Amino acid sequence: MKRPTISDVAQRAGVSISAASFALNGRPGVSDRTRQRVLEAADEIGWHRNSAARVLSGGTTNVIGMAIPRPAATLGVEPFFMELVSGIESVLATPGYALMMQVVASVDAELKVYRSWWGEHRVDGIIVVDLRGDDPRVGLLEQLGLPAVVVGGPADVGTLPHVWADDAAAAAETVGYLAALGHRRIGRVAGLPDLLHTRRRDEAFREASTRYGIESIEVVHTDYTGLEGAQATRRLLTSPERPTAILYDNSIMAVAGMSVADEMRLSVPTDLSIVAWDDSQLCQVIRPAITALARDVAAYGARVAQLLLDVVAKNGAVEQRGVEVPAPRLVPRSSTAPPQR
Amino acid sequence: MKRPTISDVAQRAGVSISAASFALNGRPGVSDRTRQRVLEAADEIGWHRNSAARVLSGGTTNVIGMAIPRPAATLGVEPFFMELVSGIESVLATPGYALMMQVVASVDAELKVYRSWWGEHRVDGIIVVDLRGDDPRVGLLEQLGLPAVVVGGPADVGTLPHVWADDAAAAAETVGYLAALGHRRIGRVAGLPDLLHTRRRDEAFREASTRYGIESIEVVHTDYTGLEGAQATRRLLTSPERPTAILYDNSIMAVAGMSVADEMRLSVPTDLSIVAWDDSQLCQVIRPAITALARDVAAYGARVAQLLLDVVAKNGAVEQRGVEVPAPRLVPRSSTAPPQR
DNA sequence: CGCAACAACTGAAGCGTTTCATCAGCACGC
DNA sequence: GCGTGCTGATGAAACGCTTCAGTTGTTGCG
Repeated sequence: MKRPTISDVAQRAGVSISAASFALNGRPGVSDRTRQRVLEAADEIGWHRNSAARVLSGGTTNVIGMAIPRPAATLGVEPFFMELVSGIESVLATPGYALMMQVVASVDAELKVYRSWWGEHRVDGIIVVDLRGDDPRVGLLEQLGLPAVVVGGPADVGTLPHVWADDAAAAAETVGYLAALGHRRIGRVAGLPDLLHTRRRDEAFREASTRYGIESIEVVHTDYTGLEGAQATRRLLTSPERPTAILYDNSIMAVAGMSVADEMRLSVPTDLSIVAWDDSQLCQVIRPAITALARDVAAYGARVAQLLLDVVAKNGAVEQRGVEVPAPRLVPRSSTAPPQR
Repeated sequence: MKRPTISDVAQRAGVSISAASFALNGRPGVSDRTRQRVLEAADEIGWHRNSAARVLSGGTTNVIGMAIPRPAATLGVEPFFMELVSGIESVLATPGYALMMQVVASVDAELKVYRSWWGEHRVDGIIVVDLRGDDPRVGLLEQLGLPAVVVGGPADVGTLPHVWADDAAAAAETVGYLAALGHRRIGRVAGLPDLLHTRRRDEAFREASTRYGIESIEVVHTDYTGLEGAQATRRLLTSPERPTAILYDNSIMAVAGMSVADEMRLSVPTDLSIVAWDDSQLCQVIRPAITALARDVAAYGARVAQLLLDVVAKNGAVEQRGVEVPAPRLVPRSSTAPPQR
C-alpha cells in the first residue's frame, strides 16, 4: 500500500501544499472553510504525517528515550521498572509521544546510545534511571543539551531536572518503628552498591540507627535477585550478633529471606521481623504479609514524564528543576513484631 | 551544539557528498583509501547519520514497535513481559535496532497505533502480543503489509509469521503428573479469558483431564493479579467437590493461592497441590517451593526478534512462517504431592 | 592507435514536511 | 484615486540523506 502524502491531501482539497500544511497543523493563515475541507480530505484518504519528513524539517520526533543500564536478566525480577514505565506511558500517550527503550550492558554503552540518539535526531528527550556515583551520563547530557530528566536525586544530578522522593525520611520512619518495637540489631539486604539510591539509603539507615539507638546495622549488598537475597540473609542470621529485624531493598529478596528464616527454624515475626522497600502485590499476598515501604511508582513515572514534556516544550527553561514526590510510607503488616527476649 | 552532517564529513575528507555516502554505507564505488579517509573524518567530527533523513530517502527506521494491549497497572505484576522484552532487546541491540513500546488501552487503540506507525513511517516491523479470538490486528497488519511477528499461535495468526510453544504438551505433562500422584479433582486459576493462549490452555487442560481420567477440572478466570488469584482460589476451595490440586496461570496467583490455603488451614502440599505456569524466582524462593512449568522466556523473545529481523530484511519472503520454541517443562518442587485420602 | 570496459567519483533529483517571502484581492481612510 | 494594512493563499527553499545518471581518468585489447 502506498502512503498518502500531504500533496495528495492538498490536491484533494484543491489547495496548495502549504495551505494544507497550515490547516493540518492548526496554524492561522487559512480560512475556516478551507481548513475544514483539508481536514476532511486528510481523513478520507487516511493521511498520516510522515514523521521523518517532519523531523527533517526541524520538527520534534515525539519520541522519548530511556536506556536501561542493567543486565537484561535482572529486569524481570522486580516490578519497579514496569510500573515506572506504565506511569510514564500513561502521560506520554495523550500528546502522542512514544517511548523508546534500550537495554544497555554498561554505562559506557549508554553514553554511546545517547550520542547516537542525539546525533541521529531520534529522541526529543531522555529519562535517566539508576544513577551512579560520579555518573558520566549527567555531564554528557548537559554537554549535548539533550533535554533529560533524572529519576532520582536531588544530589549528584548536575543541572539536570529530576524527580525524587525523600528516601531518608522513609528510612528514618522504618528504623524508628523497629526501634519502638524494641529491636536493637538490624540487618539490611541492599541492592547494587554502586547505585546512588542504594548508597543514599545505606547512609540514611545508618544515620537513623544512631539516632534511634540501634546497636548495630549490618549491610550486605546484592544484585536484587532472590538468590543473593537468600545468601545475604543466611550471612546475617549466622553472624554472632544476629539481627532481630532485616530490611530488604525489594520484595523478592524479602520473600527469599523469609524462606531462609524458615530453613533456620526462625519464625517471622516472632524471631525475625522483615521489612521490604517497595510494596508489591507479593508483599500483600504472601503469609505472613510483609511490612513494606509503599509508594506509588506509576505516579512517580507519570511525574517524570510530565516534567520531561515540560522541559522539551520549554526547551529547558523550566521553572522547577527538582520535583519531589511523596516519600514512601511504612505499611505495617504481619512480618514485624517486637523481638523475642 | 550543532550536529555535523554528511557534507561536513565530505568536505573534511575532500570528496563529494555521494562518495562520502558510499563510503559510510560500505557500498562499492569508492577506493579503499578514500573510504578510509571518509570514515576517519566522520569519526573525528563525531558524525551520526540523521535517521530522519535516511528514512525520508527510503531507508529503514531501525525501530521495532510493540504495542501492549493490557491495562498499564497489570504490567508490573508478572515478569513475563520484562523477560520477553529483555530477550527481544538482546537480539535487537547488535544491529542497532531500538524497541518502541506503547501501552494501549484497547485493541482498537492498538489498531490506531499501527495505522499511525505505518502512516508515519515510524517502525520497520511490529511484534504482536496477547492475541485474542478473531483478532482484528492480524487482518490490519496483513492489509498494511507491515512486517510483523506474532508471539503465539500457531492457530489464528492468518498469514503472519509467529513464534509459538506447544502449550498443549505442557498441559498434558502437568495433568499426567498430577494424575499419577493420584489427584482426581483439579482446579485451574486461569488468566484473561479473551486471550487466545488462555483459551488454548483451557482446552488443553480439559482434553488432558479426560485423557488421564481426571473427574473434574474447574476453571476460574482472572486478571492475573494476586487479588483475583486469591478470590478464585477461595471459590475453588469452598466448592462442594474441592479440588486437591490447583494450577495457576502465573506465579503471583500461585503464591496468593498458597496463602488462601493457609487461611483455610489446608497445608501445601499435603492437602492441596499447587502448580504455577511460568517459573520465576518467586517460585524457587518461596517455601514450599512451587512446582512450575518453566520456559526460557528471554530465549523466546530473542527468537521472536530474530524472526522479525529476518522478515524485515527479506521483506516478508521468509521461508519459515511458524517457528516453534521448546514447550514449557514441568519442574517438580515441594508444592505438589499425592493427595491426602 | 582507437575504442571499449571499468573503476572512482560527482551532480543533482527526490523523499515529505515546514516555513518564509511573496502576492492577489479587498476594505479603508485621506 | 491611491497608498496602507489585512486576510487568505501560493511558491519555493531548506532539512540531510540516498541513489541514479553521468563524467572523468585509466587500463586492456585487438
